[in-house]
This record gives sequence, C-alpha cells and structure tokens, in this order.
Amino acid sequence: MNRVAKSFNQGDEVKFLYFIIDGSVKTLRSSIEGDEATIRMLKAGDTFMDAVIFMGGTSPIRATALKPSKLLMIPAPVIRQQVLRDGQLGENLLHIVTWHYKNAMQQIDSIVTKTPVERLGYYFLKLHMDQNPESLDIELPFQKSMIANHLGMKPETFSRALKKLREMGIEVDHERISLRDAYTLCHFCDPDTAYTCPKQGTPDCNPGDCR
Amino acid sequence: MNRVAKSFNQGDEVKFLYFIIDGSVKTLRSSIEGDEATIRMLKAGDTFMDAVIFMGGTSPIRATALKPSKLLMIPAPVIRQQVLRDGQLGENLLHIVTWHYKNAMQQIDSIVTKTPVERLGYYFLKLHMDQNPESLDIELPFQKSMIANHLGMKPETFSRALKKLREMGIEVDHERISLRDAYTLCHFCDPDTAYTCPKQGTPDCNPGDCR
DNA sequence: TCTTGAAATTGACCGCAGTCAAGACGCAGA
DNA sequence: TCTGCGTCTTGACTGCGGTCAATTTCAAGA
Repeated sequence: MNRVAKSFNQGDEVKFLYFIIDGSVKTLRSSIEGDEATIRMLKAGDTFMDAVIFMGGTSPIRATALKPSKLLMIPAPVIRQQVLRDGQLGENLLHIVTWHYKNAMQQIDSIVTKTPVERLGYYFLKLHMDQNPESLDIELPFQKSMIANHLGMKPETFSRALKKLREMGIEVDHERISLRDAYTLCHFCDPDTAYTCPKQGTPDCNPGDCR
Repeated sequence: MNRVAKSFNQGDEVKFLYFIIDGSVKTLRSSIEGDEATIRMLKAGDTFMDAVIFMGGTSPIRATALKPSKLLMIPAPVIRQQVLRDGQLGENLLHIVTWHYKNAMQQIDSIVTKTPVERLGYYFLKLHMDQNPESLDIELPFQKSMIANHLGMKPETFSRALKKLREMGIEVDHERISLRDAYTLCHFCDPDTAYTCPKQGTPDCNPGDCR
C-alpha cells in the first residue's frame, strides 16, 4: 500500500505511520502567524509520525514531500494493536520516540545557550559524520535558506554566520564546505563533548573523535 | 524499596525509573558552563527518568530533590524486561514519552516565537488549570527566580514581564496572582488556541475554555 | 548573448532581552 | 527594634539577532 503524497496537515488527527520508500520529506511545525520551523529532513528508509500516533488528539506537526515520493502508510490502529501483542515492537518504538525526545532537548539548549555561529558549526560537524567521516569535505544537502530555518535563524543571519566561520578557516564554495580547521570548530561548537575529548586542543583532534 | 535521595547526575547511566511517593523533585539540564534549565517540577505520584531508560547511553538530564523525598526506584532492566512481556505497559510508556516529546516541541516554539511576557501569561493559564479551574486566583508554587529559569528567562526579565501583565489588568500581590482580566490574557498568550475559541474576544471567554 | 527571477550576500538600523549595579522589601534572629 | 541576608525590583547600558532594503550572483530559457 503506497501512495504519492503531497502534504499532511497540522491539527488533523493522524491516521497513519509513514515509511518512506522513495523520495524525501520534511516534518515541520507551523504557527498561526505563518512561521514555519523545520523539525527533520527525511529520506528513503526513514519513518515519520511514529511518535504522533501515540500522543492522542490532533497532530502537533505537519509534513510535506520535498519531491514526489513513495510512502508506505501503515494505519495507526494496526500499529497500536500490534504493540499490545508484540512487546518487542513497543520497545523499538520507545527507542525511536525517546531518541526524538532527546533531540528535542538538545535543540532546546542549543537555541538557548549557543550562538547562531555555534549552531551552524555544530550542524556542519553532524553533516560530516553523516556524509563521510573520512573526508573533511561536506556538501549542503538543502538550500541555505531552508537550513537556516531548520537551525532557527533567518537567512541573513545564516549568511553572516557562514562568513564568521570562513574567517575561522573553514573554506566555503557555494554548497561545498571544507572543514580544514576542523578541530577548532569541534571545540568551538560543542564545549560539552570537547571537555571529554582526549585530544582537546591538539591538531590531532578530528570531528568524530568527540561524538 | 524506597530511599531518601538527594541528587542524580547528568552523564551517568540511568539505572532506575523513579516514582515519587512523597516530596518534590525537579528534573533539569545543566551545561558545562554551569547554566541550569529546569525541565519539570514534580510532586508525589509523578514518575521521572521514564523516557531516559530507553534512550541508551548516558542521561541527558539530572534530577534533584527540592526537599527530602521518598522515592520508589524500579530497576531499569526490570522495566525493559516487562515491556517485552506486557504490551500494555509498552503502550502506556509510549503515551508518557510522546507526551514529554510534545511538551518539548511546544517549549521550542514558545521560546522561538513568543515573548517573555507571553510565556509568563501562558504559564499562569496552565497554573490556573492545574490548581483550580473554578477560581481566577492562583498561587505561585515556587520562588520567582526558579520559575524564571523554567521559562528560559532571567529573574530581571521575569520581573519586568510581571510588571507588563500588571499593566494589562492582572493583579499581583507577592505570590498571589489574580487573573481578573483572564480572557485578554488567554488570547494574548496563545493565539493558536484563541483562533479556535468560540468565545473569542468576548468577556465570556475564560481560560480553560480554550485548552 | 541577453533577460529574468530566485537565492544569497551585504549594509544600516532598531528593539528586545541580557548584564551589571543599585535600591527596596520581607523575614528571621539577636 | 535593629541588623543582616536573600529575594525581588528597577534603572542604565550593551550587544546580538531581526528587519528592511539594495546589491550581487547564478542558472534557466529565449
């Protein structure tokens, strides 16, 4: 059972758990004023609305396909029934949902305690880990204004933050970023992990050693 | 099995799920710089570390007792084992954890989109619902500087926000607050719900009609 | 090659919340 | 009653990020 889907509305009751067979989707929150904040950017193999179907009531989040996508839609009652029968499924879902929760908490204190520059640098480190931990070159997977929104800042602020990182020795060429001076970035953006990094302050410290 | 506990450290592995038999506890996040952000303030009957024991790895949160308290400590492996056997337990936990998650999301966009004054007003409305929906008088359950921290602002900002609310017709006498002009507050602080409130803009609109 | 439009960058300005410091208030103990 | 201490309040200042506007860059299409 799969469909080409375009958009799901916030406020609606969520009737399905979605699995992305092909394409890409983003989940987001939007307020009455029209502001939108991207929560996650998803690709084939990811699920979404997994937490929402256990919240009860209407959905606090919305999703839109970034391009025509194939989704497997599993009816929520089926999942809920199956959790009752299969404890293992319940545990797996608990892992997924607690992971979302942990991410949300990290996002809260990155908003509260970190500057836009630090948030951007930290985002680069995560990209680096996701894309290819061997290479110090990364590629921006979305257009900059969209990433800016995801990081909770305006495009202008994003642009200025990028400039500051460039001054710190990070090479920027359109959507290609080169983390030449990666160890500085690592400790600059994530003092918590830097604190426990054995190579702290040395040129041997590569991003990825920390997380 | 219960103990008088004082503090649990962030970064430790979490070995128990805690149930508060008597007393009060707050959960919080603290950064390396020494900043602390209160997540929840808990009283008898509440549980905590319920999500954390499914996250794997070390704990992103910390807890401290606000006064000597009696806690029931259920070992994490017991819970995890029992989830595998009892699907109903899994579903209950999923409800709890997704509720935490929803709260975290709400907190994120209240930080991003709302002013300190709105956050405080919204906090008053929630207190009103928790304490006594019949009465328009509420009482601050903690000292102001602690509530300020919970709302992600400095005590000075809290004080100024309180002043603004006073100018809007809310009576403040030390820790006693009287929501005389409640319907204004309701729509001022929570435009999302206000939008769907049938009594919007009329004096009949009481806080509580909306949520 | 020229045109067009969207995205990104840059500059100037402004407002809000944080910071620092001083003062007011309430409360407990001598 | 006076003293001392902690909490809260108030004021003055500052800096950061948002807003608005102008400019640049780039890519697609005629």
